[in-house]
Amino acid sequence: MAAYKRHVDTSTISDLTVARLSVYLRCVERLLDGGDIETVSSQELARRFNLNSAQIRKDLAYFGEFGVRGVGYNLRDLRQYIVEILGLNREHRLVIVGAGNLGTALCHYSGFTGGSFLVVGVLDSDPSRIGDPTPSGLLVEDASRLPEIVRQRGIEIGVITTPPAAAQSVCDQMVAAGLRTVLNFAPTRVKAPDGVYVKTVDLKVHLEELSFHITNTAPSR
Amino acid sequence: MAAYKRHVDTSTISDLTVARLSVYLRCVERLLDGGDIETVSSQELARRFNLNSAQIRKDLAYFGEFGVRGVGYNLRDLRQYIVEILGLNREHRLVIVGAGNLGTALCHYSGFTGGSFLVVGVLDSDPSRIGDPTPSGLLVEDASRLPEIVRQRGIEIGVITTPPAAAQSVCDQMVAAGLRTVLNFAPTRVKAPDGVYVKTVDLKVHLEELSFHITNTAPSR
DNA sequence: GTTTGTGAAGGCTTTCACAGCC
DNA sequence: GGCTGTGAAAGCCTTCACAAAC
Repeated sequence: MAAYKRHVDTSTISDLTVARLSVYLRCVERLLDGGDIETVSSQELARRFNLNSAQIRKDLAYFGEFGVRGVGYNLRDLRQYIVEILGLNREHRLVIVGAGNLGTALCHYSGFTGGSFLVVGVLDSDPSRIGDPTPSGLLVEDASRLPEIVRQRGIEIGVITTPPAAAQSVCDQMVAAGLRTVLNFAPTRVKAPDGVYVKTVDLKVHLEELSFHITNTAPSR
Repeated sequence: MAAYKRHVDTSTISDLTVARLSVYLRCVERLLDGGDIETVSSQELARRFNLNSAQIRKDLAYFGEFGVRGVGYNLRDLRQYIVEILGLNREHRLVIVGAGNLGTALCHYSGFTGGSFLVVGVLDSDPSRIGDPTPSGLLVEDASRLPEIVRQRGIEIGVITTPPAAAQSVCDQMVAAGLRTVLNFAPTRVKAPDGVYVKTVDLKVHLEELSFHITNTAPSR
């Protein structure tokens, strides 16, 4: 298995391609779990998982020549390539700020924190919550301890699960504590200085998209 | 307040525009909560919430002329327009299938189910979970009762929070039960017939995007 | 025969920039 | 003066289609 193109200029890779690599990884893992095949073609991947084969090939080709013409992609190799591209071959530690409903659920939801991601802190500014156990066994800690916790536990990613009014302030505190990557579940946009990557995920947006489709699609005929 | 363009051909509206309308609604609501202003310009919205003013104007203009030149948009009117466009002026009932960690959290997470969305059923196929109370007070019911529950409770939206291996089968059962809109949180693509709108939201994709950025961005200089 | 990797084409989305209106 | 609504331009992304490789 050849190394992937480490010289690739990742600033030319679009976020859409990166998101799809993550999807491809999930697909490859499902096929490996099946255990019955060693190789897959882009067509077969596309057919099974509702994707576009040309796009799969193009996305992968940005990073190297992973396939064999006439054959396809070796599943185990492909998994390893994508793992390396996405930087999943080492642990990434998270701190969740906002020990409400969503924050406590995420801290032990395997679809969120499995694999190379590990939640090592759940913080809240509400004194009545501090010391509460979370489902994963961590105790809720005081949000004011964020800087020391980030430093001592080697945290790279901050996750915001506070109400929207607190999100900007929490993000600012994360940046001040040295975090450069933030995942914001609060339903509001937050601003951060250059060099800090903030990704906002608003779950209600998806429901409202569904509502739009229900409202603006003629009933099936 | 004039009615919005009800004649607009919604099939020409992109999903990206719809998703942004939902974001704009959240921004407008935050400004209304502030209580101190009645009107906002696209520039001011863009500045406050990290958006693009031309895009805001273009997105809104697909549906009507909501603004006043030289002034901007009236906040209360704009909220109402977006609510109508997205179909949020009536209740949409959801059923969640998969009473695990994420499913039970979502059923009373206000950022997910507040406003016009109401969870009226939480189902699971595991007999040991049936009858368990969820944080919102609903009891977990048997997934085999999906068809009758959808019919009797007037459910429009199915939410899949099962492990990936079960997702396709649950989606098929939702379609068979008459649902035409599905929100899939299982980390796998699912297929559905034409006329059924399935939206997949894979939370780990976002973490893996962050990992890519951490791995492929030079430390700040 | 099959399938990849990829230039070129096509389609879509964003941004610009300004006429028109307040 | 200010701001919207919108064609046109620019930029981006996806899809096509085929030479090259097996």
